[in-house]
Amino acid sequence: MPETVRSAAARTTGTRYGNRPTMKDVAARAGVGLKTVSRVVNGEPGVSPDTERRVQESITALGFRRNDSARILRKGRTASIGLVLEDLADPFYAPLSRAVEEVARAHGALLINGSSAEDPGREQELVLALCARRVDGLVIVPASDDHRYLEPEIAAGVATVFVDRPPGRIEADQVLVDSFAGARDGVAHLIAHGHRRIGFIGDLPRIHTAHERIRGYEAAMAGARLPVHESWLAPGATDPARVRADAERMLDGPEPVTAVFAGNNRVTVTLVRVLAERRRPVALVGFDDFELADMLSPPVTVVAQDPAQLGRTAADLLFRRLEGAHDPPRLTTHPTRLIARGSGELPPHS
Amino acid sequence: MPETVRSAAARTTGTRYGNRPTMKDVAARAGVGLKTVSRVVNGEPGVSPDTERRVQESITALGFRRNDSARILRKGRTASIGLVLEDLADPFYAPLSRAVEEVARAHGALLINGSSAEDPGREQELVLALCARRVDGLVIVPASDDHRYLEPEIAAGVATVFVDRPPGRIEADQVLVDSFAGARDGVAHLIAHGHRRIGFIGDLPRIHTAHERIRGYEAAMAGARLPVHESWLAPGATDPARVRADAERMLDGPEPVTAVFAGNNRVTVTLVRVLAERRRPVALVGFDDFELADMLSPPVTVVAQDPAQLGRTAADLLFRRLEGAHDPPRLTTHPTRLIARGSGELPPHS
DNA sequence: GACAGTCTGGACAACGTTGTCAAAACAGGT
DNA sequence: ACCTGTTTTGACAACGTTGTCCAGACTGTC
Repeated sequence: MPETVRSAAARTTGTRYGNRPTMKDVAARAGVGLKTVSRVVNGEPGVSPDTERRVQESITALGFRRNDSARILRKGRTASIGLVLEDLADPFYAPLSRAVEEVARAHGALLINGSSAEDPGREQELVLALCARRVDGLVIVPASDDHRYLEPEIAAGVATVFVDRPPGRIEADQVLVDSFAGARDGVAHLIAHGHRRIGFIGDLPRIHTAHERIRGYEAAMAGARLPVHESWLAPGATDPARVRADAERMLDGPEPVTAVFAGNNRVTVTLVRVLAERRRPVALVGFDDFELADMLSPPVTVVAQDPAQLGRTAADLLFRRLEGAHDPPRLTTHPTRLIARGSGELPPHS
Repeated sequence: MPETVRSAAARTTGTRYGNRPTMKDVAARAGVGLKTVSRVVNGEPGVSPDTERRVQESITALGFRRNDSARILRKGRTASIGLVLEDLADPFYAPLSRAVEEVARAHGALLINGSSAEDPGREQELVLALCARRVDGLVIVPASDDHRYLEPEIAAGVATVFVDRPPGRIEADQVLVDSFAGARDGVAHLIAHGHRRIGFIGDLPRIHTAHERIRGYEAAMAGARLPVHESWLAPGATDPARVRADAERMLDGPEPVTAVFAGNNRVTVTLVRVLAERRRPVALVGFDDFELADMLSPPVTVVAQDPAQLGRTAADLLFRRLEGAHDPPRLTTHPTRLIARGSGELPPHS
């Protein structure tokens, strides 16, 4: 029996797949040819009902499960796509990821994903690992600003869509949010409510969205002919300690701000805590909506975007490419929506 | 998926994967043997510096990337693990997922994940798809209560760890939270603050954690010799509309409750909204901590668990199994922690 | 210069599946 | 019985990699 030979070999050499029955084993037991088993497993036509029954019986008896590694190797397509983003657990990216998963599922594909932790090296490592797995396509929220390393992959036919941030130094599909307009409108909203000294706390400008939001802030200030004191602009790390320090510096400095614009949901959440401790009310508008924003006191005014929508758009585009859409790379921009809830309408405390 | 998916480039040249160079191509260009390329790619010893350089040059010139499908087929190990849970975007599961990813990464493995949407059929479909891919191991938050379909897979050597809920009808490793004690203590906390009529809103008891939490609620009530009116117990769907209706029924019924215990974070969030609309304050304790719970008014008292810790424990155990730990299936139970913040310490209103 | 011992390098056979193609089995019509 | 056309079936060669194993090409030693 080949069965015993294989198990012995497996045990000594260090088990490949435990030792699983293959189509050959199924075929032997059913007394048919290998290809016939393949036909049954894949529901291909041209198998008599009687043979099919014998094969099925053999399959369940042996607990056979097709080895997709071999199938993938042979067929050249994996029916899986990769998703690389900053942090799977971030409340902004989690729905995006889920949306991509849903679309993939609708196309019969599995999703492999990884978090880059905003580290360009890790992004590249992940992306290339996915390419080595021969994923059919990639959805990337880039951490790097140079994606030339992807050129051979794209040339080889890996469909690639960038979301939330544009690719660096290559042409590719991108699905973005109008961060510039969103930030500009959010800051203009504060100005419209009487604020003249407004702070901005957000990510480093090397991140595209952060850069755009800073530009939006500056455009709104400039549009109202308001000066920007250097201490009001705090682009940097967005860990709570740093955000807190930045906020306190601009609130207690020589030119104290009466309002703050937060560059992303992490910053907003930290600022909610910091501002709640202050005696005087400070106005706040945050980029990104977040759960329970409306239940805080005051409820938080936000520039909202729809991460699930972003993910859906990107994944839809990806699968259109996989189905052979050949038009040049496309840029899709989603608008933001200002949701006034209270914190952004507080008057300046003078 | 049909043939059309393959890119036009692939179709015209007749090769798969776009048309990518293989080790053979690299070898030909470098004027060496196939196996020598393999050695260079895998950093195996026994290649002279000069040959290595020639091969490297050839690799970058052709944009070669090893095809892991073939490698996997040959080696029998995929260096990837599967994670199946209810909803990747749920704030409870997102950190769990991220923690599993981190552990996988530390072991050089990729993570493939899918959401079961609490549908047993979908869970099985996903899990078996992962098995067909020959993932080395599985972390499962089960939706189904019968996992006998996994028996052949486990027998074949797929390491499997269940998290948050136990497996059904099979023996396997499990990492759980002490839901019973958590709920019992949470309800006891309300009783200690003077409440006698307390409602429970949570998931259907077919979900193990929900069942345990209901038991905990009943144990606390029984322990204080308090009767439970039938309208106070609302296990069912936990969509906002349903939760709202249940809450209003128990708040406005003949035996109105003065406090509510929420069975999970989704319910808690909905209840925060419902209770905020009431004239009289209603006490609230929720299972699961959530962001900004401390910033609401009143701040929300919760029975906290640590989803990231759960994920880490499960993934660590999985990799210990993959490294050959052969002891019998193990049950790990994590404790919960009551965090009193205000909403659970409100006195009864009459 | 012959000899053992080490380093390199390459031919070849797997791994488990699917595509191709031709043989075998069967049906229906004479 | 024969031929013709259709359906079922199985042998065999890929797919791109890695493990095994052997052949040359070098060392250093006598």
